[in-house]
Amino acid sequence: MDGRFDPKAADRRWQERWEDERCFEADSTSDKPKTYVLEMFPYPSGRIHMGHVRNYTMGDVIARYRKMQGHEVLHPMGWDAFGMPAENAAMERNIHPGSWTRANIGAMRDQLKRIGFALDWSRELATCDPDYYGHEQALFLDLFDAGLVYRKESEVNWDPVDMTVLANEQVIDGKGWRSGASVERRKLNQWFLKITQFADELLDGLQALDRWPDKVRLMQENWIGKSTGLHFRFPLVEASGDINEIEVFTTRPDTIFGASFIAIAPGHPLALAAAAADPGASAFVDQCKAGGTSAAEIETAGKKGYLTTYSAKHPLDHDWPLPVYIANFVLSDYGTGALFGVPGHDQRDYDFANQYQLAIKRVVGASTGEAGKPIGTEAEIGPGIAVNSQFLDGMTSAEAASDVIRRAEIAGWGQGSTIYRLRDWGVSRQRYWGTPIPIIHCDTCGAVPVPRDQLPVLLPEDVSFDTPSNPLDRHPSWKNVDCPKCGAAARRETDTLDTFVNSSWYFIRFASQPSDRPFDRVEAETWLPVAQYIGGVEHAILHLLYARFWTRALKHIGQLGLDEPFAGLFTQGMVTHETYRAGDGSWLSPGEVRKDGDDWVHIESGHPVVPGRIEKMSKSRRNTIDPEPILAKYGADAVRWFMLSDSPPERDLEWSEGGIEGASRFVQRVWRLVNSVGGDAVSGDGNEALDRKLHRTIATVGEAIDGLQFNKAIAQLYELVTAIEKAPASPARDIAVRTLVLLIAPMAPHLAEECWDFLGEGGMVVDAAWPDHDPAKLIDDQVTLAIQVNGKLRDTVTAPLGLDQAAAEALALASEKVQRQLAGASPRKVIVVRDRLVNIVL
RNA sequence: GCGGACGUGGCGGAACCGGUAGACGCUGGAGACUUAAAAUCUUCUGCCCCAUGGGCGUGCGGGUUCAAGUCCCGCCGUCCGCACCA
Repeated sequence: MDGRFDPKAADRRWQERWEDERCFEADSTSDKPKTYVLEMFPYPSGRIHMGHVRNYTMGDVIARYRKMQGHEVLHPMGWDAFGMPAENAAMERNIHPGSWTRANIGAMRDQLKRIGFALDWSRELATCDPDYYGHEQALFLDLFDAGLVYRKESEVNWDPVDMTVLANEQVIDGKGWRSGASVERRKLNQWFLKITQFADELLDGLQALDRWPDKVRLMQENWIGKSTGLHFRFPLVEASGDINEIEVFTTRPDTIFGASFIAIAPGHPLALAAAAADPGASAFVDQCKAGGTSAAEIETAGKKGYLTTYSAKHPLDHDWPLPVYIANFVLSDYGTGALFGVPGHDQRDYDFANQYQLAIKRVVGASTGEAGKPIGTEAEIGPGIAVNSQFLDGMTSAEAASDVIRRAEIAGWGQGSTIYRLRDWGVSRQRYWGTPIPIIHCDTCGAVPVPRDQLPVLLPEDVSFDTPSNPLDRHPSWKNVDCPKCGAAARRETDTLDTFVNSSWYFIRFASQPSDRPFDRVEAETWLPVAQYIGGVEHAILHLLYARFWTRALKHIGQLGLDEPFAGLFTQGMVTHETYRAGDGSWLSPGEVRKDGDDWVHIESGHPVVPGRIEKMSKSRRNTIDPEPILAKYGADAVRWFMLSDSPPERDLEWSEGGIEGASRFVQRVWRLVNSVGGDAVSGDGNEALDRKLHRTIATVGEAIDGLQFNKAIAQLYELVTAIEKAPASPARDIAVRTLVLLIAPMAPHLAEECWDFLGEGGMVVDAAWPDHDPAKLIDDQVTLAIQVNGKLRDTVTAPLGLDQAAAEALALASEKVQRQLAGASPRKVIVVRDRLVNIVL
């Protein structure tokens, strides 16, 4: 055979064969060891982008490699298909979100198939299918029955123009991202999932996730934000209505005698009482509410307080009154929305005290001798020995803290407790394109679950998007139903579930999909937990925390016996590209510019172009490269190869023309090599060096794939190809070529099949076994010894393996270059590291 | 501010447990094949110098060691996450 490898024909041929022979359909009843490989499923935006290609290629390599190792592999794909872009498209183009979404899914499925991923398409699912969201409604009701779902009034970001709730991420500088209208804080009845009930479990569970990046575990730990300390109360000197005390939380009970003021949040009930009675307080509260919560605004606002007419009594000394301030830096939704200020040992309190001339008292010192030393220009935050603190004096901070907690509990003015930063998960969205919340509101019976036999609660098709606000709420008849309990006229919940609910259990449904229930426990547990989950680090908290919670909630209600859904997690880097700007500051796409010497010019106008930073491919920067034409030009394997080759997978990969060209060259090189097999093979002496290289490569490529170090695997394969090319024709060389085909198969599967077929091996590479390496062949009987003089390399010599100290020393001293360095002197000391080096010290 | 990661040629990056720094790829130079080009092959490619040799080199400054990209101390820089969290 001659000529070039034709990826277009080969890609098609093998993709069809794999599909016809159902190569990647996972058998839940198989006896083989089971491996579940999963990449985060995509939102069907309409087109696959390079980030998807990189993500799914990594997962595909693992899946194919495990399959070759004899595992039964589950590697599914589906669509995170609910969400706002579909509704936006509906509003802009007057098409139904469902038809827009399904068309996108169709297009993206074709694109994924074109890349030849080893996916089990028989298990494909889309979260917008009633067959999926109906089961989700059942699970929601199971959690509801277990008391893990509740309804509460809470503050939301309300866009008064679009008449909808916005997520925090959709509020930019206090304005709605689409409408540009100033976002209002509004109180709405919302459904919540009790994730806080699992806060401790979710925190402790992180310990066991040793195949997760430390970074992600740390982010989740911080997000959960566990603090232990003391909850206690300051009685008011004079009660305000029925408020007669202020409850605070502190992590430093040991500093209780350092208190100089009480600060309450602008939203605190006492602040509202003050505002009602005092115009000054009212104005201050309004001012705080108007101020934004962005970092910059907080920075510039500084610490401001308003001195109320109230004062509080210290719980350990009722003759010690403390002023009560309303302060802009106190968060109403953290702790109790009130705190006591200890300026000596908290920087924020110190700043506040300085501004309002409050006492700055030392209650912690390096030793008892420091009791009289004033606090300097900064608060002293660290632990030490309690001073100026009555019965606590002389104790360490830790001792003092537990002593205060003990006394508070005995005397009844406080109790030791733990608080979390984590909030319950608000899942209500005033949106159409989501899972309808299966609840019916009845005036007499309250919130009543939809009976199971009436699930799924389907989304109505006949909805209009010509005006903002929730189409479900506007629909003339959908929400009107009878109460399942009393039969009286009632109405459906018109909120839908947050899309993160959809992605909190899809990996379970992939593993098991009976039609009559969400999943079969036994079947699901044969696959779960996911052995290797791969996705972007942007989901480090939300999705990955919600999925962990959902899994534990299912365990809690006895539906699944699993603590953690994802045993291994890998967060891959982004695909980046240089950015370009025209003279007027507008962004230009890579296709619109051309390099002219060292400069860039706009092709059309010839104007100079300013190249900018290398950034994540994004529409707004116009630095995207569409995978489709690249696939058409170079074929799937070259694209896959490049996605894996240049950068370590956890780091960003810069797209480059040179990179894809290099990958394409490699594909052709392998094809030429395979075509050179056989012929006039010289029999006789096998190529020992090549054999060793081959076995070393089998070992290291396997290790590299196991460790998701694809770039290293690829470098080693390049080396092997070069070694084979240089080797004279021999049976050993032919074996090396055959083995090479197996080694590249996970990365370049179409090429591998084509080569396998050409070599007449029979069967397909997908069904072939991963080669074994012979440990004996990893060892060479010759080694290269480095010869150093005073730690500097002067020579290298070839020596037999295992040479002893004296012989190695003699060999080193025999070196002409060493003798020149010695210049007649004799070495003071000689250090020999067996089979590595000899260092002669003068 | 707090927490984390990182810093190696022209570029992306290798380097096990402290033991030959720069594997592999890209770019570039020279050559072969060709009427020519593409493709391919061979070969070189960290910097510097008084070049069969030598000096300097892993952000900067110190230290430990026979030996430091790797360990320790102190800086500088870049990126990411969280952010008035009581």
